[in-house]
Amino acid sequence: MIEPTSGGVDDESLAETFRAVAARLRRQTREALEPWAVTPSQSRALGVLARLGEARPGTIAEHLRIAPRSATEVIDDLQERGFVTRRPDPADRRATLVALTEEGRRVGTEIRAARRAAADRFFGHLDDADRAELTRILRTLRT
Amino acid sequence: MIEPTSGGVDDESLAETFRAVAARLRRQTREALEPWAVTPSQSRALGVLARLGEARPGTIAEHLRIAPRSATEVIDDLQERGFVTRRPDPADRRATLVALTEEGRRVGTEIRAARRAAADRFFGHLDDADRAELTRILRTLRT
DNA sequence: ATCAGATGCTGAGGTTACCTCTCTATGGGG
DNA sequence: CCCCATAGAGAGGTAACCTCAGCATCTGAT
Repeated sequence: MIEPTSGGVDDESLAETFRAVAARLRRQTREALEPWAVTPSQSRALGVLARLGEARPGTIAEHLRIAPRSATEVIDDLQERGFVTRRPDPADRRATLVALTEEGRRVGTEIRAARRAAADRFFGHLDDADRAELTRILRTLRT
Repeated sequence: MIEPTSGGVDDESLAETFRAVAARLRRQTREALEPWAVTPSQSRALGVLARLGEARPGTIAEHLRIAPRSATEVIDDLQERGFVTRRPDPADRRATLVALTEEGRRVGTEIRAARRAAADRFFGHLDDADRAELTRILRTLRT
């Protein structure tokens, strides 16, 4: 494992700094999810399903901001682990409806808590004002 | 290609927003580099070499904040394209010294300009104060 | 009613950017 | 001079995406 804080070396540009922070966040998130052996993508999809209830892969893809084909993949993984089920959409026979299983809901809740804790740890170095500033600025960049 | 601004759907947490923005930045950077058919990693390594001059893979890895083995890979790619050369370190026969070729230097300069332009476009929606705020906050998170 | 074109999903296959584990060749301190 | 540390690279793996193609189905215009 690479030392996350092996630092000492710094690069300059805003974009570069952004990448570095994002990478650190990604690593920490992955670690936080280890106890459930769930990937970050999967956890994000669980979150979307918890908010949406039953949803089509295409809708999930939109919420995750990924290509529909990529959502299929994430859903495959979640289904393999028994966290979601697929059933044909009665209203449109091309479509599929994805829903959380009981376990998916349970694990999803646990995972959300863990992710929240990890995020708090990560952004915890910031005071409230800075966190608010950062949120505001990021939202304008999210488009 | 997925619509970068297919938005309309939003997620909430700071961490999630951060991921979304980082992904957008990544995509845009990749696009900006297309004319040279260079990956972001490669361009970052070219940048490091431009700053450091001749350097060992291990040093490059540190600056890129990646594992040494991963640096080897990036250097392999750059060497294949004729942007860098490897030569044994006369001071330590275990080590290798990586240096930019003439073309590597030239292309690296072009690429840096393109990356800067892309970053300006990306962060251009922010006024100077926000850009400064963001930079400051990110630096505290970079560790 | 019908039929062209849009839409929903997934199979197949690819890319980027990392990682760990292991091996070999050296270097350096005691 | 021996043992351990270090430098780099081979082998093999993973996550998270992507595109392109293909099939089933829906829908709106004629």
